[in-house]
Amino acid sequence: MIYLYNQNVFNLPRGTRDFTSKEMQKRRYIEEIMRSTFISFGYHEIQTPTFETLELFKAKSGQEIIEELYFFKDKGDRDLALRPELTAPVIRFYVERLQMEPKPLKLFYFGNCYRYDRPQKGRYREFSQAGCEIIGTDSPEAYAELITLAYKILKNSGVENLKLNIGNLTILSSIFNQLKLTKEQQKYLIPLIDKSMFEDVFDALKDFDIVNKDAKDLIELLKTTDIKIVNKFIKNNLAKKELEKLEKILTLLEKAFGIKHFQIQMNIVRGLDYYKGLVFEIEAPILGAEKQLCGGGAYDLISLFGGKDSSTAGFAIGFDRTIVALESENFKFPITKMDVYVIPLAEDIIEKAINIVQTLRDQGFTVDLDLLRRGLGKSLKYASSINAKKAIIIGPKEIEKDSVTIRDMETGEQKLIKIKSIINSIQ
RNA sequence: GCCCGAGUAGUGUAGCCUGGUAACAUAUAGGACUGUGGAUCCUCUGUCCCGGGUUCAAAUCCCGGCUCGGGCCCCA
Repeated sequence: MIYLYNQNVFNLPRGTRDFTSKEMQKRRYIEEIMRSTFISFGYHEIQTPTFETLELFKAKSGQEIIEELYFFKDKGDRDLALRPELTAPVIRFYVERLQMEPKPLKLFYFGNCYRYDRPQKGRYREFSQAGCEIIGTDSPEAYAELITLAYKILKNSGVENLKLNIGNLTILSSIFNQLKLTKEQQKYLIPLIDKSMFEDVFDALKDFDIVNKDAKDLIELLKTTDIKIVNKFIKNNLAKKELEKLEKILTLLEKAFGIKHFQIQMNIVRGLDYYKGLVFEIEAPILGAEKQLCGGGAYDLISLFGGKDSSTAGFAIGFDRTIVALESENFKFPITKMDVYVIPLAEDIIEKAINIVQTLRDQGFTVDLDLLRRGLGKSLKYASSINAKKAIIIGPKEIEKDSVTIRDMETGEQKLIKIKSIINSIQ
């Protein structure tokens, strides 16, 4: 295979994107809404590097993860990897430097992540995540607040149609143990449960010599959205405690945080061992195969990275997918406007015009000026194309009177204004 | 990694089946217009994803690759 002469080498790499200024406006707009929502919940923004040691991600996710990582050796022969997600880096950061901070520690972040995947709509090799971790508490109110935050971020961003599913892995695994299923048997069942292939689950349970009634009960529990039904099957104390806690979380969500639209979903599973207890997901049904916008829950990574054990929970939101969901729902993103466009009509007026531009910019206005020495007609056309609210026309006639013409671009109304009082008349 | 569909000026498309001058709209720049925008007209700029094959001749047919879209796998 020889591609030496393939001229595609100058193209955008697979799964990456360039963003136009219009797209960036949308992204920044949504990012700001998300950021201020995090802040309003008492979270603080942090940032970690784009790459980490390869070992960090292997420790978190196992050897298989290599397949989906971008990794490389640096010139000092260190094994490094572009981060595929942000939870591991944040917990590493916590273990290294933040363990003595007052608890609870509420951290949030935005960052680009990298995964070697087959790209699809809403799924890219370079993508953006927003997320947070709360460290040092596992109270029901902390978890209810966490779920509320995830939901509110997406709601505030403008996504109309959301499905919030809440489950609990401890309950599920204790039922597995109740049925005396081996680790291998559980491993076989988990993907089937995840995909809601209940008939296959049932068949598998029969193969594992589970009595018919127990198998039926488990299927019912996996299918149900009613917490009372879950309660019926639970026998051991650990699971009972978790269920009580889950009920408390749900009560708080509904009664205190005012989140009414959620569903119990005991078939939410995560492939990885460090998740335990609470899990939740938020999806946008309008999206196709890649509809999950947010995934979160409680997990234990701190001790894995050598820190002193402390309760942790968090979630990550797919930023790009959120944008795709908004676009699919025809969300009206606000158009950013320019306050003023300045048009000097003669060469010897340019200097004066720039003085005015700079004065206005120093006052905090967004101001642009004609840099092409175009005629008035073309300049006004350009001004409207950049959504300028006002145009300031400066020609010999105006200069004679120490004035400028201010034109309102929406109404077409024009006024002759003294240069000194420009600022007052464009507020 | 697998299956299916698609790639033509900056953007949106026609042309492909049936091989024969690359076209239309829009956008950009300039002009009609030496002081008034979303209008009209004119001019310039700019394109067949890449490579190979068949052929007198390939955007068109064939093969390979790349990229995007739909689905699967995966999804920390």
